[in-house]
This record gives sequence, structure tokens and C-alpha cells, in this order.
Amino acid sequence: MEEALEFKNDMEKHGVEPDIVTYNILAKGFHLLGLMGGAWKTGNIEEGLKLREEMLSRGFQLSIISYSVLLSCLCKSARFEEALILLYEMEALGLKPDVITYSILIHGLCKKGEVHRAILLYEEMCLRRICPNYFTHGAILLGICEKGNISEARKYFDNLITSDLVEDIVLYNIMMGGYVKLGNIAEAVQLYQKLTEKKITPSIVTFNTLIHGFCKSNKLEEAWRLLDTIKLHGLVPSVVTYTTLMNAYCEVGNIDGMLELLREMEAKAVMPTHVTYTVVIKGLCKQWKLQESIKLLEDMRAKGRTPDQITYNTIIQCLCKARDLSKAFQLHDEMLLHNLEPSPITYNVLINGLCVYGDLKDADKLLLSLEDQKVSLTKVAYTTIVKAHCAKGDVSRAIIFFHQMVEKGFKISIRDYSAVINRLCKRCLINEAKYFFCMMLSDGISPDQEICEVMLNSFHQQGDLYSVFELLAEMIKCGLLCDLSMRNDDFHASHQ
DNA sequence: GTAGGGTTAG
Repeated sequence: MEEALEFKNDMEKHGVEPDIVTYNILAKGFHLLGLMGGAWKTGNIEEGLKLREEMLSRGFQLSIISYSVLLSCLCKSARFEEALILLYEMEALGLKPDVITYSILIHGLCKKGEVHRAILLYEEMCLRRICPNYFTHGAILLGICEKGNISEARKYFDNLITSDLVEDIVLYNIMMGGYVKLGNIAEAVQLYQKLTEKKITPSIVTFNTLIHGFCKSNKLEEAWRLLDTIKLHGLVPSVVTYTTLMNAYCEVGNIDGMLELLREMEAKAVMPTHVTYTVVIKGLCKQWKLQESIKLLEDMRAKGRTPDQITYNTIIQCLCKARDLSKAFQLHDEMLLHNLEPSPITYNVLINGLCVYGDLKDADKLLLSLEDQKVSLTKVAYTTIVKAHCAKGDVSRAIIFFHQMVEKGFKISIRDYSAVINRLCKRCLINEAKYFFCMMLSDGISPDQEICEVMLNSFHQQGDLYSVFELLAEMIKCGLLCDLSMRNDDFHASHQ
């Protein structure tokens, strides 16, 4: 692309003005690069938007297709506001969005969990007499599935397949994937039987989905048997088929079996992707073959398989466990060097590494500097550091980070409070545990049996009967009464 | 001469 752009600049220098076709060719290039994924993705949207600006300023009209390409890219990075502005812009210019344009937006929204907004757009397109097709329906179905609302998804699916004569295997695949994601392989298999009864031809994705389902339920035999079924249907196992099985082998610690599969796929000229290599790296890490996995990371680039965040996170996590934190941070720096933005998970792994295997002070420093840099973090970054401070007994720091977590607007669950209270009780820091317990109550979260047991035990150990009664009263309020009689016995026992 | 959308794996 760089050369293509340079060439275009050359054209202009020589007085040859680019025209609409020139721009479309460049747009296609950026789109392809975007599809290839990895580090350059976001940079390409910017280039694409720049091209649009340039075209508009030169008085060219973009086509509906060019707009769709831009919309597709924006959706992939969840930039929906900008996408909707572009949609508005195309309408203002007299370009009528069609079923594909709408499907792109609907799919983008669904994929990122914004099903509600997707359905609004869906209704809008229907009002404008643009008829939804399989692509549109598939997007909505996927959205409902990914929200985990499987029964609603099934209703939607059943409606689709009964109201139409022609059936679409992709809809089946999406529905089966929904079941598999929830670990319900049985329902997925039933759907598979249903589609074979209806003489619908399964695709390789159908089988990959089933294989994934079996692997998830530790039914490796069944997964393996599907390889023959694939061949029976005249299909060829894809890179996803192999990678799924390799991952399953990796998970059960059969690294040799995993490598065997890698050799087999290469022998059959199925090219491993960056996901495949990430699985292999994970396997090597499991065997503590860190040098080898770093070597593979380098080899990937040479083979044109750009490692992504997950690839790096895998090795970084292993380096942390091996207490080689400097090498872990070196890889983090390498990500930046390659224009690969570390993900929130990368930082969770590094912070956890410093907390558990390094110096807690460095973890504090890292988190604070990330906040300064406005790097986006997940709640886990905070819970990790809070837990570490609780475990080491530095409650004041734990409280500071806990409040920061609240301020950032993260939803605090009972599990987060339990994690803190458990650790404080373990260190007999009763007053501190009570502090968090009260905070939890004022947060509107009711305690559960487990958390109360932990605290009661701790109070008992310290002979703090006042606290015992106080907590028992609170338990009565919350309806956690089942063990009250036993506690009374305890009380009598300790009074004798 | 150019040109848009769905499902699967880490």
C-alpha cells in the first residue's frame, strides 16, 4: 500500500490527477489490509477516511460501495457514531443505502453486543421498504446468541426457517454456535440432525462448530470422529478444524499430539494462521519451552503471520510465571515497536505478574502510569492489585485502589468484595474486613452465606463476640438464617 | 482500469 500511495503521489507530481477509479483501487487495498487483521487495522481506517476527504474536496462523489467499505471498517472497531454520521452523509448526498449497507451496520452492532441499536436500524430499513435478507437475519441471530439469550435466539431462528422455503446453512451454523458457546453440545447435535434430515448441505463451518463443541465438553473422541464425517461429505478440514483440535490437545497437555497435527496440516498444504501459531506457542509455554516459543514468535513474522495481542499475551503470561519479568516487559515494548497496541488483558497479565512474582510497588507504579496515559483497563487490573495489597496487609493502598475502581464506574460484584474480605480475614484484619463489608451493604449488595461464614470464623478466632452478634443480626436481616442454631451453640460453647 | 455484507478456532 505504501508503494501504491507513493505511486499516486508521483502521478500527481507529474500532473496526472487521480480519478474515481484510482481512489476505488486504493480503497480496495486498504480494505484488504484491514481484512488481514493485526496491527495495521486501525491505521487503515484513518487512511481510508483521509481518501474520502480528499475525494470529496476534489468534487468526486463516492459510490455506495465505497461508503459501505468505510462503514464496514468503522464497525469493526466499534466506531458506530462515526459510521452513523457517514450513513447520514451518504443520504445527504443522495446515495440511498441498500440492504448491504444496512446489513453491514446491523452486523457490526450485533457483533459488539449492541443488538438493541441493531434492531432499531433493522426496523428503519424495513420501514424504507428495504427487504432484509439472510445476511441481515444472520447478523441479528448472531447478536441474540452472543447476548446469551439462547431461547429468544431459537425462537427467532425457528421463525426464519419455517417461514422460508429455501434454507441457509449459515443460519444453522450461527444457531449451533450459540448452543456450543453455552456448552450445550447436545442441542447443537440435534440441530445438525435436523439439517441433514432436511437435506441441507453442511459446510465445513458446521463441522468446525461441532468439533469445537465436543472439544469444549472434553469429548475428544467424538471430535476426532468428525474428521471422517467431513471427508465423507466431500469436504476438506480447514485451518480452523486443525487449530481447534490442536488447541484441545494442548489443553489436555498432549503437546506431541498437537505438534503431530501441525505437521499433518502442513503436509496437506493447509496454511497455519496466527491463531494456529498462538496455540502452538501456548503448548510450548505449557512445557516451559520459552526460548522456543519466542523463536516461533519471530518465525511468524518471517512467514507473514503477524502475531496479535493474544499471541503476545500468551508468552508474556508464561514469562511472568517463570519470574522473568524483564523479558515480559521487553515483549510488551516489542508490541509497541510493532504498532500493536497492548490490550487491557496484556496489562492484567503484567500487573498480576508484578503482584505475584515481582515487586508490588512496581505494580502500583505501572497501574498509576497507565491511568496517567489514559490507557483503557478492565476491572481485573484493579481487583488484581487490590487483592495483592490485601494479601500483603497494606490495607490503606487496597482501599485507595478499590475506590479508584469504583470511581472508574466499574460494576462491583459480591465476588470482588468476597475476594477482599477473605484475604483480610485470613490476616485477621477484622476492622478492615468490616470496613469493606459495610461498604458492600451501602452499595446495595446483600452478603451471601459464604462471606458471612468467613467473617464469623474470623471474629470467633479473635474472640470478638460483639462483632459476631452484629453480623448475626445482619444475617437475620438478609434471611441468611440456616446456620443460626449452630452459631448459638458456638456462642454457648465460647461462654462456658 | 476499480467496487460492499453473514457463520467456526487461540
